Amino acid sequence: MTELSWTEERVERLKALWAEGLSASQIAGELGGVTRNAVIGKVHRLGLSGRSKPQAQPTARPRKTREPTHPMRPSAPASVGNTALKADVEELPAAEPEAKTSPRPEVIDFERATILTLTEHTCKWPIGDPSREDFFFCGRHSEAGIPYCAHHARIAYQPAHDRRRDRKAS
DNA sequence: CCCTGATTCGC
DNA sequence: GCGAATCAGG
Repeated sequence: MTELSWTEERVERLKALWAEGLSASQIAGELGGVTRNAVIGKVHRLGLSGRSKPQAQPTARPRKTREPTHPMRPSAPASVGNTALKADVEELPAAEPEAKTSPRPEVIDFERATILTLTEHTCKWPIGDPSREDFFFCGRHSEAGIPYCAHHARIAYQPAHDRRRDRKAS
């Protein structure tokens, strides 16, 4: 689809994803063609804002008056040349916002990043089988220039210690 | 710095 | 109605 607007389907998806507890930016990434601001704006217009908060602040700030009117940004194409990427996030097995609190200190929580949500600062450690629908990336924050989060960087860049086997004087 | 949602208001 | 810019907070 080339035309991007809030069609019935997209709105339904928005509702579902929002109800799932995904953040606005994640929803925007999954829907494509919209920013998180657009998602938030739509969420508010639909009246389903504040899923955990009952009410917002009644205090409206004065804000600054806007006048510059920039020539507008080119807006990202959002069209990645990926082939198969059609996960219906609505039925993903994990990612439960409030299911149960299992005391698992060993298990690290992932952010379940997709291709669309990966940035320079997201951990690109693959989780699961890339050919499966439930595949995702770790997605937690990573240092600039490092493709993995602190946890996975340690695994990926294990020190080449104990290489005394065949060390040669270079 | 990264991120989150909330709000305003020009379009 | 839409969403960028902005605000306020974590």
